[in-house]
Amino acid sequence: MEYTISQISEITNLTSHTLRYYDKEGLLPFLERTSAGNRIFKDSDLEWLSVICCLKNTGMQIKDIKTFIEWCKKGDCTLEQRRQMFLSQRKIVEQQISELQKNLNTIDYKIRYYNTACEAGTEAIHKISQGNCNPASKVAKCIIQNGID
Amino acid sequence: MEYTISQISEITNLTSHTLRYYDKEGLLPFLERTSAGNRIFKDSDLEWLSVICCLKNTGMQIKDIKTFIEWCKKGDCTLEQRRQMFLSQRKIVEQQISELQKNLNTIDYKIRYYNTACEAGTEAIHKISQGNCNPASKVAKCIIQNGID
DNA sequence: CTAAACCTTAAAGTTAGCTCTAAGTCAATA
DNA sequence: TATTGACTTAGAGCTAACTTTAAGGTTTAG
Repeated sequence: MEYTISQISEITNLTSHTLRYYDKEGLLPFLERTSAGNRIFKDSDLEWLSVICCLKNTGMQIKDIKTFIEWCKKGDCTLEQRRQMFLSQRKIVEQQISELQKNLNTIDYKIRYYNTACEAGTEAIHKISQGNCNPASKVAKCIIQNGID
Repeated sequence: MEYTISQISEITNLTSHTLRYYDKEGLLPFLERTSAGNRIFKDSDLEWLSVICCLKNTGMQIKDIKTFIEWCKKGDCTLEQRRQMFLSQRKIVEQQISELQKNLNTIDYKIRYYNTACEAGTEAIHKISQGNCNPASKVAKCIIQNGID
């Protein structure tokens, strides 16, 4: 099965401009061309794109994705490097998920805060209930230092 | 408890430059100053920063964080808007986590692929075992369309 | 046969979020 | 008193990842 750049654009939700940009940056070196010079995408190129998008969407820079693609072109002598790259990217993604979970906790705290405040019609409800004791500042420092953000 | 900009920089891992930039962009309107014009950060400002970083690290743009800060300054008449903002941000973060989980699956597939290939010393092991049947291309299209990336 | 709808390239422009620079102020110490 | 070091500002510069522009080639429908 073969596809034009605009068909691939629809499938991937990347614009044709972006696909040409990725090609120019060396991310799609396996593309063939028609006699008129138009890019021909095949199913194998969709597979490449799914990996490229996975790496891009987990924060890898385009120049580093290019390095990976070049390892692929080099063949079996780079297998271990590529394996290590995915192991390292796995750790990065796990870290990203854990940070997002912490941010979710912060947001949930804020939702509870605003639920109470909206019900009472005023934020003062929180100041009243806590009185002089305000542990939130200590919590904030702890949160920042332990890297919620 | 009061802090200088460099102390806050150490606590938050944001540079002094970045903190001044956030102030300039209207994210820290509650900061006080010394008679010499130096910024004074208090525990309450650390709390503001922990919320600002939470929003920033879940993808909110600085101009939208500024809007939130302005709602806070306006007082109780914006409580419901702020509540809705956190409810909407919660959905965004849940979506981000679910996309990262899908990317993790893609990476895990690749790790298994390279484990096998490294063991065999060649990628050809996968072509041999699959023969003419190559369902990966159909999988790739499905993955891209359902938004792993 | 011509006009629309594709595709191509090179290169300039845009955006967000910093990051750095230059020039200067102020407080504390040798 | 002089110098060190932390702070200030305005504004220029940087980077990644697009995004748009300009100029042009090819294919297909009427």
